Amino acid sequence: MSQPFRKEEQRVDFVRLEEEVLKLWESERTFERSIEQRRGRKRFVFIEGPPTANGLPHPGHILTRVMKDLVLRYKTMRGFYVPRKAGWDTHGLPVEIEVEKELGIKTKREIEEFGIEEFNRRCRESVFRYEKEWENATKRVGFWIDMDSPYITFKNSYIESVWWSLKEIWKRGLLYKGHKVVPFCPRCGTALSSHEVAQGYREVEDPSIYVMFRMKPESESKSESKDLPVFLLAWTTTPWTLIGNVALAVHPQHTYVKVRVDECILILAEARLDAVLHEDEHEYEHEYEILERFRGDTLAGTEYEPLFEYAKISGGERHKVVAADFVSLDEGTGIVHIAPAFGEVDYEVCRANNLGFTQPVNSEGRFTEEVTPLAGSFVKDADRTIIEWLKERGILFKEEKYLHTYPFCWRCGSPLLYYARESWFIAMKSLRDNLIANNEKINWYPTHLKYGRFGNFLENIEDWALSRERFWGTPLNIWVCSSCGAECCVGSIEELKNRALEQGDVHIPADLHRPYIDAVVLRCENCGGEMRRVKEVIDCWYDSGSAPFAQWHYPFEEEGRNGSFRANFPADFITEAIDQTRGWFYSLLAVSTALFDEPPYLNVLSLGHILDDKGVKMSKSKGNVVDINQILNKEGADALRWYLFSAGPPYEDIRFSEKGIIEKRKKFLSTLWNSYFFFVTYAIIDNFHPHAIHIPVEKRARIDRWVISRLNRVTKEVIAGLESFEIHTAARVLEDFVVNDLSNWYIRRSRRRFWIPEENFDKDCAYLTLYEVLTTLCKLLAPFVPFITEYIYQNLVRGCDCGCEDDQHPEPESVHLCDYPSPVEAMIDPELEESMLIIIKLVEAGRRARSEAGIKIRQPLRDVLVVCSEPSILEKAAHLCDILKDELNVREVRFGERPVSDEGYREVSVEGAKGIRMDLFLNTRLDEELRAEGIVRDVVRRVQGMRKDLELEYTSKIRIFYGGDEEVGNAIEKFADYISGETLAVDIKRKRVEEAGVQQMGLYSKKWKIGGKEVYIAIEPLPQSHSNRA
RNA sequence: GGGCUCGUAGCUUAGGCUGGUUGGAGCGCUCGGCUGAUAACCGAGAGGUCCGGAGUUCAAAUCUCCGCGGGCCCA
Repeated sequence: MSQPFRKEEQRVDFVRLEEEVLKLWESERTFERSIEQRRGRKRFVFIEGPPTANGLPHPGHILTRVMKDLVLRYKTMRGFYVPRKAGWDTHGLPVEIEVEKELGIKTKREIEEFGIEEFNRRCRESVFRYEKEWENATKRVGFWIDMDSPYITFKNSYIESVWWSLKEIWKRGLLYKGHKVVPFCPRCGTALSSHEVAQGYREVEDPSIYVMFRMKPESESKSESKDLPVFLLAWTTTPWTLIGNVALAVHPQHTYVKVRVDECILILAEARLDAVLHEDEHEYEHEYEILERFRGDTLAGTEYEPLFEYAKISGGERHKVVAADFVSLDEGTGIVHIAPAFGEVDYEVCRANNLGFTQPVNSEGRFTEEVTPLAGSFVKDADRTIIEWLKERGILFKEEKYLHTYPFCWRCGSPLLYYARESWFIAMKSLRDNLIANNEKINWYPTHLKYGRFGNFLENIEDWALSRERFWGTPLNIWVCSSCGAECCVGSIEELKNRALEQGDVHIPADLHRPYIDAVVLRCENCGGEMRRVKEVIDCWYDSGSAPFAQWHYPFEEEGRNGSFRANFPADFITEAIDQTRGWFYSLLAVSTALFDEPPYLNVLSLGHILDDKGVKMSKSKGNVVDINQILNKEGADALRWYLFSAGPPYEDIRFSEKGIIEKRKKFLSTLWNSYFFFVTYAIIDNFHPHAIHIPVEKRARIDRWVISRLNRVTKEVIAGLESFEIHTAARVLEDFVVNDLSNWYIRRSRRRFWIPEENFDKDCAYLTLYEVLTTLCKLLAPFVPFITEYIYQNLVRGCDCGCEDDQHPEPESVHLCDYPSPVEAMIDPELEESMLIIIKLVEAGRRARSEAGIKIRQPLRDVLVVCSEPSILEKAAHLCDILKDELNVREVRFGERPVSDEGYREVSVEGAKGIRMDLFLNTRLDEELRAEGIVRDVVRRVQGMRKDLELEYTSKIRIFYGGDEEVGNAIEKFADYISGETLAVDIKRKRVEEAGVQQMGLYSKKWKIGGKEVYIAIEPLPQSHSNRA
């Protein structure tokens, strides 16, 4: 049988290794095959949360990519059919802003002047600008995903599916037109996204005024107040919004009072009395008398005189008091001025109470014509005038300054206005119970999100403001008749064709985006008039939320190559970072609930963020974003991956440190490599062939059974960890096994078993065991560190198969085509593991005793005594007493005996299994024989060191010459056979080798001090023989 | 400003749900040893107000509340 294994270098370049593996996967189409070979098996459905490739991938993206990869590889190995379609999110304001920057323009007006056609062309081009970088990074970290046929949100087919879904929602009456109060920059003429708003909060001083709203006489008459006028005292920091006042709000449960102050009667919350009337600044101190006390809701319905009559209020009641829970008693008067055009809550309150709407301000932040005296002036500039007016009319109760944070435009610095715009909504509020019920069916990791952040969000869900007055996005598929005002929602390209008016050269465009789609005019089925599309595009979160069906072009294509929407719904698993809770995690659930009333995913893993080494968020502006490519090229993908998996729970933030990655490479990957290197090195020397011998595990040495027991336990724990997404736990269990159990104990303890030159049963057991452990370990680790495991597998398993005629063991060609190991319960031996644990503890104790006594391990000792109050512990230790004997280098181990006299014994105690104390007595007395043996072991050590200095092969033979001290010389003579065996010396000769003499011989020589005596040793390498060891 | 979450040695962290001996470990540091044991290994040691405060309890790193700091989301 030919030698199956390829020789390895002790030093390994992980980066080169990984590049080799990448090529192998490419040429063997390993990824595709890993999916195909599971075709017909149970599906594990995954949806890729689509990134946008208009910027370089960030470390956070890398984290999500390797987490996704780990889970998907694992599930594939567990036998699931796991197709993975990549996706690209291509629409939205962020894309537009990038292009705006490029063009050096800032406003919508400028975009329109520039031309929507060209603008959108540039947007389309920009979203794949970094596609190559994304692809490279994705491949380089080993994320296996189908990037050849990704779903792309700007494709017509995708848009068509989105249109279909919106029409479904429209047909159910859930898509409606309303107003949305948006943060709006009056200078730039554009609404800002919440992200943009968040960038621009600043502390400013605004006027704070208390305004008296006169109650209507008929409402007044209810009270017994003499003839004094009654006022509702309201508070605001934006005087200009008073022009648009429609209502006043009070808290239904809190107590309000009617008080007499000077010559009038005021109504306000009792809790605010002192703050409002007894302000320290004496200027405003008022005497008051409480006339009446009542709950806020008794005020509801009260009418008051409007402050101003300029703005026309339409569609509902006006100038009434309403009750609302949001009214706070922390500031103001407990009576809140409501202007539906200028505040989100204001708008909501009006809607809920059937109050009217008025918009006295145009889109440039200037009052409209109807506000005659102020027409054309900028709202903020009108504050002063309005305050003066109120003062003149005697209804300004008091005026102060108010310091608070207020948002400003991040581009031009103007204060933002909250401003009601027409907008299209999906009535999510009406689906609230369905959302909650569907959330019930989802497993969240970490669990607290389910009823915490996400659950709370659903409880308070608002309607989804779907439309955007922008350019680059899925066009909102609603057409409105210019004659009769009828609306229709177009659900497919087919429908568009059928209803389109033939209008000269305007056909159905090849591109469904603006501006082409804007030119498509439809015939009104109602009146025969012309219907034109509304101008808006839709929120890009709706795009990505449609991924479950739109990626399959559902319902237009039922059966795709990788199956249909039906077969891929709901998804078994998605994962993204925590910031997606209200983003994609929600938009998926919202769309899916509206359309199918089903949860779109059953398991969701929310990942933490990557912070810099100081715990601060990485951002371009702070310049603390680490360069992942540099790390990949220095440390490799496996090191990065292992670091990310093992550093902490996946759902917690991680402080990213390159040091941490280097540490993982050294500690874990190198140890794994060295274990493998050890095996290959000796397997080649011994011409070991794994399939040539079969020895059942129960016939092997105890330590073999022990490591196999550990391996099976580890397998069990790793699977449990991965199934519950406790990825770090799984990784740490594996790391502990590799470093401690395998390398530091099993291999170290078994070393000598591999060095035996001749055929030997125990050696075969050792080889078989180590081979099985390494190959199983490769499979266990494959989803975590796919490169090194593949590399090792190729040599250990595949190399072996190819060298074998009449192959009885057809193994998959890649570790990633293997099944994930299953634990074999029968191989787990708790008693044996406990015994070994006791031994390890005793070894530690023995070493401590030696260290304290100043006797090195190399010096053999007569005996050691182990004492324990618990006989079963001693019994268990006795099973493995050979190991203890060997580790402590003692002739004899005795259990249960205390030394007769403690003379010469050193006592150490240690906690064994279950915290039971064990005492160990080490016999420190030396006799001549022990001394001689100690000397000889020292000699062997020096010779081995000299072999290493000469970089001799493990198998090359040498001759030894020695001279110097007599006692040492005698010991060498006495144990010559032992020395030969250890050092592969064919000849050991005493010579008068003084330093000079040796140098004359031209040999490598050194002067040593052994046992305090001077010794000269020289070695002469002999030519390598052809046989291995014989 | 609100919600959620995290905060343990110089660094990375286990433990926390279910309160109970002297709060474990790795890296780093100091001392000693070892060297065919692998960019290793072994032994000993220093280093902790378990973020701060209050409460519950016989007993708190652990449970509760209030702060402080980081992160995310919302305003």
